[in-house]
Amino acid sequence: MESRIERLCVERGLKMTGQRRVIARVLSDAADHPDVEELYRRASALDNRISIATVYRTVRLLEEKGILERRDFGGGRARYEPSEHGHHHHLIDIDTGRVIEFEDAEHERVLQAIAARLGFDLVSHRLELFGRKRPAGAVARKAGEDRPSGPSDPTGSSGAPR
Amino acid sequence: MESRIERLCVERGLKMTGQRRVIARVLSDAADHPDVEELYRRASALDNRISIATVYRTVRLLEEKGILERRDFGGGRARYEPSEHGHHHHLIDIDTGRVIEFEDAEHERVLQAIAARLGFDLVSHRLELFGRKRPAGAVARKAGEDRPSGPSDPTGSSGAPR
DNA sequence: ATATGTGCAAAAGGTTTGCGATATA
DNA sequence: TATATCGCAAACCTTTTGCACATAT
Repeated sequence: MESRIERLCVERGLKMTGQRRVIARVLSDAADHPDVEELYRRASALDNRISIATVYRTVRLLEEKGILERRDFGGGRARYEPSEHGHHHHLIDIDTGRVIEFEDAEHERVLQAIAARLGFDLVSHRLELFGRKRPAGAVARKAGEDRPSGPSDPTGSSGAPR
Repeated sequence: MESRIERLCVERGLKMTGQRRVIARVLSDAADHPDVEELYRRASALDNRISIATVYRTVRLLEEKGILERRDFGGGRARYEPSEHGHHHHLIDIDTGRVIEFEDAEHERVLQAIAARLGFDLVSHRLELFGRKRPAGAVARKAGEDRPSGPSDPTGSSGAPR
């Protein structure tokens, strides 16, 4: 049956090949932020007639079409997630590499204000938090999470382990 | 005379070679966020006995020592700036590639709160704004700026041109 | 004197691309 | 059938590394 991403592809007039259909399904089913290698692995499991070059080309195409968004969580490889996932950002657990999604309206307002103060219209922005799970007084978590793919901290900002 | 970065190197017990001294000077004089290629260019202008491998090694070493911070503004290459530059973030002009620094205390508080809500201690974070200069009602700018090195928007978040 | 740093060139790792073959609309 | 896509392998680009030589402490 037609996956959500496939439907979006058709809507934008993309030619649907077998490979593209498989990749669309993998993306539709992904609840995390896989990199190209991982997408290739999952797609190959469904249909082994897919080359990694096609995954690269497809992912790039879908990003241009606004269907996918590219993320950089450090580690040198791009990671992808479907757009229209709602507006959110990511908190990366520096010990496990797990990615937690969140959104925050106040934060968005603050950013708008900062840009305006500098004389700019805010076109887009990028925010990633790197944190360590608080040991004692636990607080409810209510966000999507990722399979870990290794700790990382591309900011080097302050005290994160390398 | 001894540059600021050189002094920091000595304090941390680094062996000061001629090459390292030159790179330290280039970094001390940099008011922007140069990538390795640019550092290599500037260092070579002062002393042509420097290889790009040494620049890579030095920049990595200084980052490990906490003297430099690595940044990723998109475009595939890492860019560097001295630490202790005060805590700040960057707004990238998507039309010109110019980088403008800013800081905002309220924003920091909001991030702390977000992490806490998710049950994490905030170790570090990364924030970049991508904006377009507002045409009419100009507002004072009071921040450092960069020589442009090409527009970029690694977020792909919303409407930024590619 | 000894541990470290350097230059060179090769290698690595992720991503892109040219080309002939193939499949979609 | 015309055109877009695919697979393969080579090319690319940034960054890292092995090795022999040079240098700071």
